[in-house]
Amino acid sequence: MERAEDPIPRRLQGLPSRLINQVAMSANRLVDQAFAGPGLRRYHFSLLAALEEFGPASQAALGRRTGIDRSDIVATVNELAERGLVERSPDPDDRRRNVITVTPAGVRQLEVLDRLLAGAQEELLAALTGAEREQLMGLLTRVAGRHTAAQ
Amino acid sequence: MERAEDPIPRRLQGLPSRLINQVAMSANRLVDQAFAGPGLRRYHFSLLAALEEFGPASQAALGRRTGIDRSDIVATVNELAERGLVERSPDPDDRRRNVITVTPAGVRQLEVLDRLLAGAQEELLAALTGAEREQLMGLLTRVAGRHTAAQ
DNA sequence: CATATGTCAGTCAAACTGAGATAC
DNA sequence: CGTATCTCAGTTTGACTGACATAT
Repeated sequence: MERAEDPIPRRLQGLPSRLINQVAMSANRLVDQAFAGPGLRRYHFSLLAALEEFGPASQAALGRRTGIDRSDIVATVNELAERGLVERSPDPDDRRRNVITVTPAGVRQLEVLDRLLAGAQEELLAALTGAEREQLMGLLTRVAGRHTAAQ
Repeated sequence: MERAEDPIPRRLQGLPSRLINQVAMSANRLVDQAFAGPGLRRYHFSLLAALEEFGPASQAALGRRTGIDRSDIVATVNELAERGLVERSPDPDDRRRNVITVTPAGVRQLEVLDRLLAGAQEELLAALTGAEREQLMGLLTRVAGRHTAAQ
């Protein structure tokens, strides 16, 4: 049994950008593991969430709402369509566009993902009280705001 | 000018794992931009930091100290050696090992990276006061602790 | 023998770029 | 015409896997 007791360089130890990356990696590991059961990824969840909330949409609109690049939307919609979770059909009003629609199976899958995701969030933040979680989210929101708003 | 006023799905909006990823992306963008001048990446900084602090080391030790995988250490050391920032020589005491040593040029480069990195951290956390930054780091440290300690 | 080390080849997800065809 | 949409092919980074030769 290898004790990984190796000391971390001071310069890396308290570095905010590094700490944030570590937490992001933990978060992604937990979420990815949770979604591995259904064999889906975060991109799939984002698209299903956008479709369920705002209804049928073009791929470009999905990209704007989820922050996923147009070119990645193509592959993600392909995968969802293969699994019967969404349907892709040409938009009669604008022949450049596809209309993507969630199927009933897609909605059911989304509900499963919801629960899996909630479990992952709970595990991620297990070390914090409710008040502390709010505090953390508030601080992160302000940090994120600076950089997504100002772009 | 496209106003990216598209609404974000509720399910994604307040999601802790997503918020953390957004901040991590901002952090990485800032750090990557800062390091782009010298043409280096975060892996290079991590290795230089470990070498400067703990002295010459084997590639395996560098991996343990920085959290970088052995196989990625190979390429990163190659790149640092090509730039004359480290030297790789066989370890006479253990012929499996290489001894990696920072050169004077490597130390000077590290000092430049230090300043660039500090600027990026400052930009990242610009929205927060000193006390709030401490609070944020404290909370993140506790969250990270749960998952890196327990594995 | 098992284990540690360095190396190589390759995978994976997310994010991103650039170009082209088509339609508005 | 310029712009929006969809698609394809490709890149980058960080993280990771599996295998192998060599040395301990």
